[in-house]
Amino acid sequence: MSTTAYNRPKQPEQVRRALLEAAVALAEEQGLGGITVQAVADRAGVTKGGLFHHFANKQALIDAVFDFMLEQMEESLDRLMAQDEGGHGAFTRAYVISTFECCDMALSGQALTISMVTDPALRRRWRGWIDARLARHADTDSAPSLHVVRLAADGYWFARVLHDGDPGGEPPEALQARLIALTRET
Amino acid sequence: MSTTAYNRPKQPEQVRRALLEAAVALAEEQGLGGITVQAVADRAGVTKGGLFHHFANKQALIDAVFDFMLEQMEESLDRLMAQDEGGHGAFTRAYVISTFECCDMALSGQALTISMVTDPALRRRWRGWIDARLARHADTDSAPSLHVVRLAADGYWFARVLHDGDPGGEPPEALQARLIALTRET
DNA sequence: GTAAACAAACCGACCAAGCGGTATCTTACA
DNA sequence: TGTAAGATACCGCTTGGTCGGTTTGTTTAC
Repeated sequence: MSTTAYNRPKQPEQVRRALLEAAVALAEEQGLGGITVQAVADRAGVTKGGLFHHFANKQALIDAVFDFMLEQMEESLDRLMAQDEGGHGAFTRAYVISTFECCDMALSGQALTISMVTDPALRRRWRGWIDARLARHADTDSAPSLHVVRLAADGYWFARVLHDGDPGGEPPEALQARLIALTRET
Repeated sequence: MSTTAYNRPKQPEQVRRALLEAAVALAEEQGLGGITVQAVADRAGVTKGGLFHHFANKQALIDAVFDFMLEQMEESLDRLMAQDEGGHGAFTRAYVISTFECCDMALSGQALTISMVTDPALRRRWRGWIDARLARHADTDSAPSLHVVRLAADGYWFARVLHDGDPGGEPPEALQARLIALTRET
């Protein structure tokens, strides 16, 4: 009779995804503290019991969100590198563009990324991922000058998160072009 | 008889400072989650009631810690700028050195800084502070190329926090020298 | 000069709320 | 008819915060 989740068509994959997206949205709106099991469940239109059916505990939820993010970033980098001319700085250019793109995406999970700093486990996973990625491109992107460019991209991303999407300085396109140009210098 | 805070000489300023330092220390050791009212009070040798006598609520405590940090950073920048040769990029050089120094300081409150991202109010205050500071040095440090250098410094700082004090790439001294050199290019 | 009066510093016990998590029961679907 | 999806009710714990009382320090009145 009542339209509870009992008689709603059961689509677990869909609910699972709704939970992940709810977690990301909450993190972006209210920061890390906004991610409570209850709030995530509410937003996804499920009860707490329902959430715990999909995820063993809160940490498992967060880990899943993190996986979700890494996957997206991985795809983004691969796609951008395929479009690049290759050679010296190929990965760094993809990294820069990805960083700038990432800021506009709804599902980037910026606040979530910040949570890495809080959680040592996530920190280690991130480090493992980025190190592996860098090692793959050591032949083209190990130059210190390229490292500086990637650091600047990180700084820009951080500034944008910090300033609610409005970093100071020159317009994003100009800055991005500037960084890309730097990857082509000796 | 017992050395409670009752018979201890009353030095509210000192106790207040002890509370601030306790909060910073806890944040560095255990991350943001480590800052509980009880823990801060314990570490400062005061009870929870005593803490709430000095600060209206937890947020007031955190705000005060933030002020404390900004003051230190302000002093650091002033000191470094006094040592600089002046002219183009003077502020940016001080900013870079301060960023690198900051990482080694015990009272830098890295985890606290991260909490800015979580708290929108702190975020705005930070932005106000940095904007004012930049405006003061607009004549020497408004060049886009200097902006890139400052972003790289931010990126380095963030990487260091993320990787538990061990960022990848070349040694810190070399990177710092590289960034300083960039402030002197056309 | 001293004693009363007042305010500031601080304690310690307590509370309500919210947290993550569990156990048990219903419903839907294959 | 069994199993996965989900609801509901509950538990133990921690948290931020309150409140009345106690001690110390300072001011005021005589």
